Amino acid sequence: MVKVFKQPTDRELDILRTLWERGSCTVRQVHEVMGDTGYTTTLKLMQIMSEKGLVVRDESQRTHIYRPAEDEAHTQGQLVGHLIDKAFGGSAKKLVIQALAANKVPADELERVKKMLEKIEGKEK
Amino acid sequence: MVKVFKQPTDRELDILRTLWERGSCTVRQVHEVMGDTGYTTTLKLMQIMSEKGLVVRDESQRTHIYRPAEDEAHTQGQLVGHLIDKAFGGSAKKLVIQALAANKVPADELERVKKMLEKIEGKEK
DNA sequence: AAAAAAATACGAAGGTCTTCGTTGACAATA
DNA sequence: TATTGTCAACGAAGACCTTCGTATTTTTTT
Repeated sequence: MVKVFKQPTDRELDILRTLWERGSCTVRQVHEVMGDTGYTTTLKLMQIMSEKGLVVRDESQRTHIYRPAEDEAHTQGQLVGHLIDKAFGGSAKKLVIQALAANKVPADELERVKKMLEKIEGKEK
Repeated sequence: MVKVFKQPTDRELDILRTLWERGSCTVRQVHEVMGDTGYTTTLKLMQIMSEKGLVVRDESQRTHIYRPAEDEAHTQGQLVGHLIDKAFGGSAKKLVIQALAANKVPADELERVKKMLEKIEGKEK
């Protein structure tokens, strides 16, 4: 009976971003932020997210209220960890360098961060 | 006729990692690295990746040779960019901080990087 | 030459994701 | 009260993903 981390899909993240920002929302509130998506689509997504345990639903009123089940940083951490595993062969350093480089961080700063991470990665082993 | 970036799935990344590391491979070589997966499963995945343009296949010999279509850094860049959009509301800074924090980077170093990124993000706007 | 092994191709099953139409309950308004 | 609007529930369709069994061809081994 291990609690398995259900990786949110892209669509689910669209919803979670709104929930993280506003704390709690009705389906309609989320729906209004979601560009094209039809109302029932948003509803269905949120219902499924509730089944999955990605969000918590208060059904005490006719209009249900949804909250994120995990806080933003926690979920982001798991997603980053997953990407590091799948795309960067487990090296967080590579991911950070990649993200920094794409952000036009000056070469000398980049080198500094790289050195720092190498020192830390060395300690882990 | 726009070239659309086909996001590799997790399974496809398992294969790409091997291809990036070795440059080019037969199905069997990849298969041997892929834990449990049956041979025909690996084959099928690679065939589909070829259709999608994720890999390039040399069919001049009976035993086909596969190469990655895009280099590692390029694909990694797109994946990180996608994650930044979907999970970090577009802020590369947040992602970097998140990844550094999970790596037990000392608080003062973290603060330094944060400041640096803020300066840069400021310039972008 | 016959048998075994290795390779590709194909199709189909079972699963998940996303979308939407429809229904039925309840609420607000004319 | 009758109509109109709002909401949750449900089911089903279509797309994609992963897996694997089977068939066919070619190569290697005996």
